[in-house]
Amino acid sequence: MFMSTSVLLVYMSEPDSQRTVNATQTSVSVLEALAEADDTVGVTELANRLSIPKSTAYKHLNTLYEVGFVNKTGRKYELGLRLADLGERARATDPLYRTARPHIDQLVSVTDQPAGLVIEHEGLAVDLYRTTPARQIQVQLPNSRYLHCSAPGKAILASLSSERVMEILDETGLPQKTDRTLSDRSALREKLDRIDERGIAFERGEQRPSRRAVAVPITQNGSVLGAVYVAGTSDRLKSKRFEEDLPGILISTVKRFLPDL
Amino acid sequence: MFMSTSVLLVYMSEPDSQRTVNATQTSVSVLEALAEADDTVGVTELANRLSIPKSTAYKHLNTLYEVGFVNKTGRKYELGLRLADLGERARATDPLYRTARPHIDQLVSVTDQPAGLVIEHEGLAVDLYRTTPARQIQVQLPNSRYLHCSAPGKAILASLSSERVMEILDETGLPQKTDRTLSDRSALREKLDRIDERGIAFERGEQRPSRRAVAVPITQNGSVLGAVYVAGTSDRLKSKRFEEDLPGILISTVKRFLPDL
DNA sequence: AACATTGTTTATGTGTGATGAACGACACCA
DNA sequence: TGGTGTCGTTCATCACACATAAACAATGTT
Repeated sequence: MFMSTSVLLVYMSEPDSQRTVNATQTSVSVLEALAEADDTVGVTELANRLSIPKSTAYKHLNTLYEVGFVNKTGRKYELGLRLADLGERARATDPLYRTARPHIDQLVSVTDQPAGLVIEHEGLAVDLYRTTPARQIQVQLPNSRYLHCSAPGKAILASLSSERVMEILDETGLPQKTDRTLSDRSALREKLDRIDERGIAFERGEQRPSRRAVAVPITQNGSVLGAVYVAGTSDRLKSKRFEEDLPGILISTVKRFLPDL
Repeated sequence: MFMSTSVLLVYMSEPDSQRTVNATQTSVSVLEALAEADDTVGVTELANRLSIPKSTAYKHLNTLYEVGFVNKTGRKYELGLRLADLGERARATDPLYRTARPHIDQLVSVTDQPAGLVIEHEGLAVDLYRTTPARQIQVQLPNSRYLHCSAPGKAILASLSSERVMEILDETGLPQKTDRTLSDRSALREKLDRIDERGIAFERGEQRPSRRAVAVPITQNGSVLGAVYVAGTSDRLKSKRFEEDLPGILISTVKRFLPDL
């Protein structure tokens, strides 16, 4: 007849609360929420998304604002440019970024399409580098962080062991971003096997309705380091160009810089 | 007879300790310390630099590691690649970055030298974008965050009001990075005036002995948005090329994209 | 002008971050 | 092999600062 009125908050899933700073984690989750948002967000909206009190959200946003990690225009927040600085420094020494980057730039000028480099971190995608053709006007929307619904994500998943893939899916789940998203595990597994055979992953409106992409994994003696992709709208990426030309270009691009790693 | 035995901790210098999260601030300062370090650092070393206990440094590093904000190789830490992801997203919508970037890329291919885009935030430099020639082998060392000792920093300072410059110098000081660093205010002020006249700032070993750079401010109806720079070693950047050619190229580059802002 | 919705501030207790000291893991050298 | 120094990790403790709800102010909306 009870369990009283209060809910039993079981924080026990994270046993090492002794070795981590909780406040920092929530600040980071604030940043992540801002990163996922396609637009600027206010205090209340962000608090709702994270299921934390308004006052908490406010305090963290304010703190992050003062250090330049978030930007405030009026009463709306977005990621701050200090992060771009830190990001530049972070990848400056990364060997994969350093060798792959010029080839990705070349890829962009050859295909006249946005392209980028993605790696995996704890089951989620990390955009290491992204770029667009110079005259591209529209804003390039960021990749979803879920691996199962993007071309580079699937390319990476396909190069991992089945066990690791299951682990990742257990952790992250398979959110259905669009009606084309593969949210069934066995269907995904089958796709991944085909990707692994060909060495090419396609994305057809699986994370955004009108977006398409092609990606190839970067593998070095058995393990996958990341994936290179070319993206675009479905009206520009179709038929032979999408199915054959871009895959060929991508494969040869990766083949070209792989020895340098 | 009282105020008891305890010390009155006067945190009052930061009056808004009610509106900010202390733990987040220290986590951020950990990131900043890692950013400033030219190499990977261990727990003890970082604790010393920040004058905080080892155990505190450990806990923050561990927290930041678990969220991918720092990287751990053995027992050494450095900035993590998640920051590159967030940085990409942060600047993706920034108008200055979006318009300036292709021109900076072109600048690199024309000059065959590293180049970048810097903005100012709370009196310190923020590297919004940096890039190097494709075949460049050596790692590009990051700019100092202090404005007074770098070409882009001085270009920005020169475009600010004297009062604002004084404010900044009061906050940040004028650390002497090398023996050529201008650490005297009046000498700096004089330099800034000359920079403002010509619209060009030079850097001759003021933040690193062998480094040189040229920078021009990006100004729009009176206010400065940032600065574009070209950098290199003193043996490659000298005489006419350094004194005249690069300045000319930089000025025309900025002039070219300024109307687009 | 009444209302709804947002951001900001305040007051409170309790969890937790900061801390120093103890512990363990290594490396180096005698 | 044992000794010494240095490092990272864990532990125990306590003040206090984070998280929270609720009140307040500032918006925007009807």
